[in-house]
Amino acid sequence: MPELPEVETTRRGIAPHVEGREIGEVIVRQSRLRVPVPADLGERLVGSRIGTLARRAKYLLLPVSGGDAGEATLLCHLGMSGSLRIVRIGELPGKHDHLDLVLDDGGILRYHDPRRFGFVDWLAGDAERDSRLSRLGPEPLSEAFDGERLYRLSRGRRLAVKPFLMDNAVVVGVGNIYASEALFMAGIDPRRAAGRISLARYERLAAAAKEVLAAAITQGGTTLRDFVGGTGEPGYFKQRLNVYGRHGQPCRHCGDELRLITLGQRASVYCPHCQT
DNA sequence: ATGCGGACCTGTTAGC
DNA sequence: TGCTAACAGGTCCGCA
Repeated sequence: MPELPEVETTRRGIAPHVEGREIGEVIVRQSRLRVPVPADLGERLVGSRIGTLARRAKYLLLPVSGGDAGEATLLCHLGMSGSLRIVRIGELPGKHDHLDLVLDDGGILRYHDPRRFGFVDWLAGDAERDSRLSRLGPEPLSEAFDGERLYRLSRGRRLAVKPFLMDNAVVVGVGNIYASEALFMAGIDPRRAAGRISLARYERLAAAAKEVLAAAITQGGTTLRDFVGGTGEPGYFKQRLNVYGRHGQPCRHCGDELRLITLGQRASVYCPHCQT
């Protein structure tokens, strides 16, 4: 399940193989993704050249220029089961390999997504003006995200702190896993009303979110080669998780049993002793 | 404005 | 053992 660290890992993994390449052919096998693949994607892309890959939140942006459409951006989201990898031309597509960008050096950028929660969309002109990007909060690893921001935006809000932290207008890229882990690291009960948490605690929470995301990106680097080589699933960050997916098991700090609740329709695991 | 619930999709897991 | 139901996840939309 791609969270921000895996999207960043994907960007770093595919960038050297696609940047500067010209798109020779576009093959769409399944256009019914969460956002339908534009019917004329191939016409627009063939003959254009890929620029420098960027990531914003969990979106990947592939700038393209030349060809029929001038300057534009491919906006890609991996949803929860999507992946992008580089394969050699001639490698047969498997089930759920929905889209190929055939490059001019014999490589193919192949989009795979069993649950089809992701998408590949076309943005003409300035990508930043797209509504999916324009309302996003700051990147979690940027200086713009800190405890003071969490404190300021949460005043007066009764929403539980966990869904508050997962709100993309507050900070992007903190999904269920990392929100759970950051709250554990900061010792904050995920059910606590966001508006009733002190600045000092929010500073700990922001620091924890940065730490867990940065560590996972480093870990993602380990799976990078597997990923680009195009084989299996990443081993991911699982062995480092303290609470996510560990309900019923003992807290690594105090030994108490980790508890599972639902918050904002999301499974939330926390330690009733360490998180208050 | 805020917060909540539903929809999207299908492979995997839990439960009968 | 075989089946079905629940679950997982991010984002957007609609309603109170």
